[in-house]
Amino acid sequence: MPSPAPVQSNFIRDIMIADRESNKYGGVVRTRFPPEPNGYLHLGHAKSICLNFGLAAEFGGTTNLRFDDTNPEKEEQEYVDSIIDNVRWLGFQWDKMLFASDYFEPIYQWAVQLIRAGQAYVCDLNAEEVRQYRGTLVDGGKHSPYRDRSVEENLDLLARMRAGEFPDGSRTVRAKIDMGSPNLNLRDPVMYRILHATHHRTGDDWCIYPMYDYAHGQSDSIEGITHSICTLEFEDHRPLYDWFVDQLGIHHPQQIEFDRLNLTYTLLSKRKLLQLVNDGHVRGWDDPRMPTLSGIRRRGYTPEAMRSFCGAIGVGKTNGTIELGLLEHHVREDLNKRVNRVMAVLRPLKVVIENYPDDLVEELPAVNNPEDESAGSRTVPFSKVLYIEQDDFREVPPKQFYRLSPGKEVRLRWGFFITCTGVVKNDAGEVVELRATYDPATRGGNSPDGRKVKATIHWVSAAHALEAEVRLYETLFSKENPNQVEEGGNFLDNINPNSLEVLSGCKLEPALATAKPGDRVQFERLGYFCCDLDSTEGALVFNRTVALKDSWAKIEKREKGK
RNA sequence: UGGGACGUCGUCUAACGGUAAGACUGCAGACUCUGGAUCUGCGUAUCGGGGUUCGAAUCCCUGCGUCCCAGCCA
Repeated sequence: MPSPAPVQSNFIRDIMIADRESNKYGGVVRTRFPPEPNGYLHLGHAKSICLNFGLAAEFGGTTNLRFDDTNPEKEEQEYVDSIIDNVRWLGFQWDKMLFASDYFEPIYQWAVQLIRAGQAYVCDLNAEEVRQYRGTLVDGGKHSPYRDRSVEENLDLLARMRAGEFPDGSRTVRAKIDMGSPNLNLRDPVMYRILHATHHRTGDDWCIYPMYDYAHGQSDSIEGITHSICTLEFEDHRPLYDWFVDQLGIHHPQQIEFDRLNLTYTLLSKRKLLQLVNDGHVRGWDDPRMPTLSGIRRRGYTPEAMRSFCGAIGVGKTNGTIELGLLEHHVREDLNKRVNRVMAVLRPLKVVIENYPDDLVEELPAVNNPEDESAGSRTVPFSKVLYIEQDDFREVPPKQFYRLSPGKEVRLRWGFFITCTGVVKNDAGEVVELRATYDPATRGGNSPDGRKVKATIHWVSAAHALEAEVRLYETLFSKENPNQVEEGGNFLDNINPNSLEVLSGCKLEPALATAKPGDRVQFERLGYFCCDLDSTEGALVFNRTVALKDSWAKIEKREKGK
């Protein structure tokens, strides 16, 4: 099983090392990844997955995949399926796949035990009353009038709650802790609520469901988890986590909290991602603009890149925000060494080589991946009429532009040197075609007289070109922090209207004829692309995974800014 | 204004009382049949104020700032 590389020290790892040395859990490390199946996994979960699985693997331990499915109103089988698929894709293998709902019976029996011990009671207050009795951040709460019911009455009511005698919201089971605690979680927290809802796994077996706080620690305990890793917002819940397992006298895992991932230009909130999907701002959970694992996968990100990113960002307790550029760096780094190069023209400009024979076609050898000799080579057809990128020609070249312009010579990648001899314009004065001559002696890309050209540009033979649709993506949000909004606004106001640009009529070299959905490739000088699910044999569709670093674009931007 | 946590280059992370380090970004250069990749160089940080100590990012006090908590969500 892969571990996020490079292995970097972090405070949780330090705790595990100390625990191993003190023999705290008999030297064992057992973790769990506990998603709620109420949405798709995203980049933030990837961090948690790499942490939990990576650390356990490093210490020779195991990790369970446990679904935290205690709220039937929000959870669905579709989400369970996607989560299983995503964890596998990331490259991790769990020891056991489990569900909190597997433990509903023991969890119920523990409630009986707590009631018998006088540590829990059935409360008849409704939701609004519970809130009022709870008090505020500054003032303590007051006791529920039902707090001192007899054990017998509590037991009877609990059994009748389970039996379905009471309507939703009419009663709860609460732990009897401390209504005066400055930690609101300890002010007699609700353990069970009545919910006449069909659960995705237990169906209608239950109409009372345990709350997270009452279910999570005990589930960990049952599985013999040693290090229960969760995010910072649960810090205030740890005393409650500890309280339940201590009162019950069962195996006591330790809860450790770390900082959740934040990424610039990105939202990592299941609730908001769900809204983007439901309101149709994206094409679905797996839209390549989404930060979901399904989305980035479709976009062309690799599990290897994700793991190395998660290893690089580190783990701590500070609430920071990672720059998107770091993620992209890891994606490029991985794709650079493993993916084949190919030529594609996204915005075609026709070039006629006037001195090239009308019917001649030459097959020119091209290296597939200069970073990987074993990737071999292929040939690309060259003929009289070609397409080049519109961006690679300027009638009036700006400073430092050394691609094609009238009278200038450039190299066609793996092809010949050509010199632009003329420009054809339409009635609107736009350049629609170029005329050029080629130097037959430069076949393959080198001139025998040793003369140099400043630029090499990509091209596709018109007669042999494959047509394709190419989808270019920008960030889904135009603000670094999508949550930063004007008074009264919301994150939807920050949606980037240019996040998707669909280009049709793109020209690809024939080697791409056999491309299948999921295939990754570099379009030379443009970026890394991934064949999309929507692709069919005759109609190829590619997603831009990430652009190549573009120093010309940087220069151009700087010049314009002057 | 109660409680919990956190403050180290622009960003993220390390240094565990002993020369503040790395990655990303930025800038400059080398090289190049991708203005890609690669390589080299440069730059910027311990939240403020006190203290303890031969010596403090690290320990203590104090101030300031940021985040989380009043779901029958997780």
